[in-house]
Parts: sequence; C-alpha cells; structure tokens
Amino acid sequence: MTEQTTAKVKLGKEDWIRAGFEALNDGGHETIRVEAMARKLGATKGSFYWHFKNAAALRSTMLQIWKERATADIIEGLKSLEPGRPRLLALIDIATTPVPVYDSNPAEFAIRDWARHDEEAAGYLREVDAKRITYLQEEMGGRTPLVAEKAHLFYAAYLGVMLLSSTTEQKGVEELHMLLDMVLDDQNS
Amino acid sequence: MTEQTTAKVKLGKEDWIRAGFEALNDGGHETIRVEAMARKLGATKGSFYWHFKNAAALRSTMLQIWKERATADIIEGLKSLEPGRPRLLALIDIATTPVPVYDSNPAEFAIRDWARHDEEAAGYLREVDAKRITYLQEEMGGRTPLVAEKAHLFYAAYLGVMLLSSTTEQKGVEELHMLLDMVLDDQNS
DNA sequence: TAACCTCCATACGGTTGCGTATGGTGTGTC
DNA sequence: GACACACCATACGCAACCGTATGGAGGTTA
Repeated sequence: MTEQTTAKVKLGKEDWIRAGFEALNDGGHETIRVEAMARKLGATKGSFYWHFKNAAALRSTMLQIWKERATADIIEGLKSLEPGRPRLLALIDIATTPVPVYDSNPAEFAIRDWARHDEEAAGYLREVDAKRITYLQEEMGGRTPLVAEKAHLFYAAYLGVMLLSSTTEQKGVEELHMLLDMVLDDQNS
Repeated sequence: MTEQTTAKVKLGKEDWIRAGFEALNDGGHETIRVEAMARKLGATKGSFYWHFKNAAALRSTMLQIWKERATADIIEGLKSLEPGRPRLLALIDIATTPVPVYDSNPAEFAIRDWARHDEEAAGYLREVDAKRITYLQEEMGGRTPLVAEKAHLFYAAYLGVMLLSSTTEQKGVEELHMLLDMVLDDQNS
C-alpha cells in the first residue's frame, strides 16, 4: 500500500537530501516535509532528526548543494572547448538538456520560486545568477556595458525558454541559437 | 495583536478573492489557506464556506480571473496605438511596469509555479501563453515560421527578464528594447 | 559478555489546517 | 411584530505536520 523504496537497511544523510530534492521537484519547497519524506523512504522521523537538527537544516543543506552544482560544475565541463561561440553553443546544449535528479533543471525553478518567499534561498540564487552572467559576459568577450547588456539579455532569454518548456512541450533551443547569432554578429552602437 | 484589516461590516466574495491573491503573491499557491485568510480578514471560516464550496472552488475562480486579466485586458489597451513597433514598445512598458494587487505582475510567476504542480492551473497558463505569443506574432507582421520563432524568443526573453527582476533589482527594460530592435531589423533567413 | 555507540522506531503534546453542522444576528418584507 | 433570508460565529471531528523524549536493536570494542 505504501510507496516506499525497496527496503534499504540503513539510511544516510544523503538519502534524506535526495528525498528532499525529490519533494522539491514535484511539489515545490513547501512540500519538503519530514513525515512525508519518511513515509516515502519507508522510515520514520526518528532517523531524520538524528541526521538533521530540524527541517530548516535540511533546506539549508539543499540550497548549498544546489549552489555548487549550479555554477562550478557546469562551467568546469566547458574548459576543453574553444572559447567564444563554440563554448556558448555547447553551453546551450548542456543547459537545455534535461538531467535526472537534483542537479539542475527541475529544481532550478522550484528554487527560484522558493527564493521569492525566503531570504536565504534568495541569497544563494543571486549568487548563482551573478556568477552565470559574469561567465557569459567574459565568454562574449568583453567588459563593456554593451556586452554586459547582451549577456544579461541572453541569460534572461535562456531562463524564459526553460520556463516556457516547463509547462509547454516547446523546446526553444533554436530560438536560443538565433539569439546567440544576433548578439554575437551585431556590432553596432 | 492580530493583523486584521480595519473592521469591515460585511464580507463579499470579492474580499475572499482579493485575500486569496494576496496570499498567492507573498506565499505561493500552497499558502492560500482558508483559516489563514480568515484571520487576516478578521473573520472566521463560516463566512468563507458560505461564499465558496471549498478551497478548491476559490482557487478555480482565481485562475479564471487571472486568465481574463492576463490577456484580454492588456491587449485591449493597445488598440489606440499604431501597430508594429510603436505598439510593441508600449507593450514592453506596460508589461514591465509593476501593478498593484492581483492583476498580473506578482501573481504571474506564482501561478506559473502553481502550474507546475497542478493540471488545472497548467491549462489556464497554456492558454494565456498561447494567446500572448499569437498576438506578438501578428504584431510582428507575419505568420511565417521565422516570425513565429522570433515571437517565441521575444516572449521568452520577456519572461526571463521579469523572472530575474523578481529576485534581483535589475530592471531589464533596455535589454528588451535592444532585442526588439534586433528582431525587427533583422531580415535574413 | 559487558559496556558502548550508532542509528532508528514509538509515542507524546502541540499547532494548523480542512469541512460540516448548527445556532445567532442583522435587514428587509408583509 | 412575525417571518424569511442573507451572512457569519462557534464548535466539532479529523488529518497532517512539527519537534522531543525515550527506549531498543545491532554492531563494535575492550
């Protein structure tokens, strides 16, 4: 009757974190609940409160983990490619490819929504956004105000495309390629 | 002690709807709760359950109202302007200007998040998105696949800019103007 | 084998939420 | 002034969640 995962002998901190991200993905941050996760894991709250002080502690941990994965890891994987357009094209493909579990894609907007109601989440999110935009800016070759604007625009477009594809089945990758071409070719003003 | 609004003699359906949107704005759809709203209104649940069958009924009503305001009303206000670029520029200004209460801006992303966890909300959202994109497409003068792509891109960028400005204090209006120019000037394939 | 430590189940009190049932208060109508 | 009806308060049972307290099972160490 209960939908517990196939009986595990021992639960670790990581299991609860994974359960937390699962709840976050398909219910939003409001549904990260101790007793609900325990049911899903086939355990009880006793386990949780041994690994974490309280629910807020789990949430903080999750935000920190997400912050790491959402910046360093992705950028790290691009170092082998040529800078500029090739890297940016690869970045689009990586960023628009759905990934399993808690690495990025589904959790991204749940956290972005979370940040609108929680100052701690908002802090982490601002860090991530700033880092990503800075990276884009450098990759677009420059620190001029115009390039900054273009990087900001491109990032916003990326977010919007992802946002749309989360409720529609629209992909939107071609649109991003089009925008990238426009932004990189355009040399006026 | 309680933070009720200055004692009103009688509550109407609209008061509960307004309270619903207030809760939606500063807490997300999960925080649209009957007893919480009653506390804020200085009333009790008795009133609510006279006006609505249950909480789900209120939520449906809210979604319908939002759908109306999110499409027809905005587009209606642009009829006096010249079509094409002037109208699109005005549209940017309207859409990026924060409005009070429940008309659009703050509730927009709360509903978009809501739609990720609720099929009914997702339905309304898809309608709204489709209507807006279609309008953009026509305003950009054409039904070709290229124009469709451009409209989709522009709308995504708009959403992204709004999304960023909801956690940062970035405005992003200039970026949208830049994109509009690029999209309208560009006439190659 | 006895003491120990890690990990977890059980059980408790408290809060917040839902929806219903029922009675009460105002305002109009005849 | 009796009646009706619209509107709302009160009070109930039920469920889900939180965090704590406590004891117990299982492995490790001396």
